[in-house]
Amino acid sequence: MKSPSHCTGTDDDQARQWDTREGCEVRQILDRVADKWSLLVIALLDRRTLRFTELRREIDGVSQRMLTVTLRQLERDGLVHRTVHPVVPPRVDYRLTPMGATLHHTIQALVAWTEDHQDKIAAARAEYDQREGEARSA
Amino acid sequence: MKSPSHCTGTDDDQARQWDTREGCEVRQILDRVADKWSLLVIALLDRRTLRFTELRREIDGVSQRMLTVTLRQLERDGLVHRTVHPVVPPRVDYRLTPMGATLHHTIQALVAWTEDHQDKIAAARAEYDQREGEARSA
DNA sequence: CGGCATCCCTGCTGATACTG
DNA sequence: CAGTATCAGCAGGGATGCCG
Repeated sequence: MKSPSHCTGTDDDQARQWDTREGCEVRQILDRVADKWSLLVIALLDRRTLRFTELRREIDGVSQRMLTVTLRQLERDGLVHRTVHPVVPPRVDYRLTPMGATLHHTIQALVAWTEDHQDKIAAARAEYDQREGEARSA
Repeated sequence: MKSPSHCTGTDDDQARQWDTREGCEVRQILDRVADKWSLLVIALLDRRTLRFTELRREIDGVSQRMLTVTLRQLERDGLVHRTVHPVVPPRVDYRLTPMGATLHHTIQALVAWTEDHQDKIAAARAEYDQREGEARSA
């Protein structure tokens, strides 16, 4: 691996400039966004502030452990803001930071692309699977 | 889970419209893109057609197994085209399909976002880690 | 309510060896 | 060269139980 912490390569290969697996910010952010739950959390929080339990209920399928872990990661990256209200019973609110909001906005482009192409992808898969099926039986 | 195969929710929650974990195209494509090697392969192939070994050498760190798996997935999704030349020794060329090229283009926005914000994220992390460190020692 | 600690299990990944 | 097949190791994630 070339650049441990930053991606600005002294490397002549431009593609390697922004991704050579580890130590690259792109990789880390991408992993965060593509995380099973992060994207959904971001999408939910973009709409409005939510409490822990509300998120848990909305997402439906997430374990409390993973929701906590996900929120901590997002908080650490400065994408989500966590507010603890010193009341009893405890109340913790989560909201997107401005940076988190811009990330969500950026992600929408990818979501839009997926929606535009999901039919073509499904078709490509079907075709591929059929080709492979024939190849095996032949 | 609500919509097994498609994401057009009858659900009133709009966020759930495009992601409720499984069965959603967005999730699958996102997983593909965020895959450890897929993004790099796409980036490399966007520049020019490459052979298997060339990709292997360029990526540096990928096992031949994972490169194969990655390429098969991308091929199945119709993002990469595979050309087998019936010669000896074998020669297999990989190139981006038009759809793959548009995906790469879309991804660039996310990469750009990451580059724009990586300093802020690093700062957020440092601040968070320090806060936590103090909290534990206090 | 919100969260952390523990245990455990699945599956992804890498290493290795073999084939057309 | 370009794979496929097999095996083993480890991390991710769920389930459970306990605290503030």
